Amino acid sequence: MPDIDERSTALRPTRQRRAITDALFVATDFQSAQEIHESLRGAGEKVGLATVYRTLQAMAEAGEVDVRHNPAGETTYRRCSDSHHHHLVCRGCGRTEEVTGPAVEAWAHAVAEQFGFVDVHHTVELVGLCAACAAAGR
Amino acid sequence: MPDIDERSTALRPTRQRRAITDALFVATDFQSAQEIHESLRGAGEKVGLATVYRTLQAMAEAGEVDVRHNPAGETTYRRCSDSHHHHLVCRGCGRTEEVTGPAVEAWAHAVAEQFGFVDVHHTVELVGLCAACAAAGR
DNA sequence: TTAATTGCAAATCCTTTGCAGATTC
DNA sequence: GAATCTGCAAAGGATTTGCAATTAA
Repeated sequence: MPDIDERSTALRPTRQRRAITDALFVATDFQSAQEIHESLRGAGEKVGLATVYRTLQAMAEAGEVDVRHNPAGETTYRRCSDSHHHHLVCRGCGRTEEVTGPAVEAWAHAVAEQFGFVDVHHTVELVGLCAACAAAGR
Repeated sequence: MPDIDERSTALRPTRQRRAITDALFVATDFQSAQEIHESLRGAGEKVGLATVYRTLQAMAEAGEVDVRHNPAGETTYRRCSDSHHHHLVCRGCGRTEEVTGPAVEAWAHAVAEQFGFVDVHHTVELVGLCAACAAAGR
């Protein structure tokens, strides 16, 4: 009863998927399916919105992209790995600072190892009040 | 030109708001507006779903509750502060481990200070493959 | 009495699905 | 030719909004 090779979803390299992959590669930050779709349209690539959703989902499942949810509740994607940063967002004015967290990266690794997890990615979000807003009594 | 006291949104202590606050207090983890609504119904409290949404939003804006998005994309809420934990989620089977991160807490504080932010809350999420799934070739 | 709050239902918005036709293997 | 993949439009779900009635201050 061959069951071993079950998981090899083998995504076919279609024009649309190539386009989406490229869009993800060019982008620096997380993007929603809708944003990617618009971006492709703008670039002249004709790809259906549903296809974008389906492809991103498949890629996420295959571990090819990282997923997160933006404050607006949209699901957003970003190509995996490479040194990334986190965000420090002001709850008052929405101002965003990019921060890196060597300490966090290390911690994430340690925790993953401790629990026997592999291929661990992480998302960190800091939300607070910036000095200006705090001064304004926000 | 009095403008100073502008931000005091002064939420009125209505029956509904009290009920929602209580529900949040009892809960240990993040809950969606819908879950809270159901929970209230079950407890005999009659509160409109829209009110739950509006109240939670207001509380979030006032910094009285923390907000996050669950994997399903729903917005979830939890009362602020008190020692909390983070999650290590398996991308293969969905298994979830609770982890604490003194290191992360410290880092968050440091970063906040460095950027002049105050009252900073944070969310951390680790996603990877658990040992079992990794062994299964997921 | 005045301004805030609520409920309900309608309206939005993001995302998923059904299905016939196009595409890759 | 068989299994995938696409696009379109319809369907789903969560969240928001309009508005008249209700309630707190």
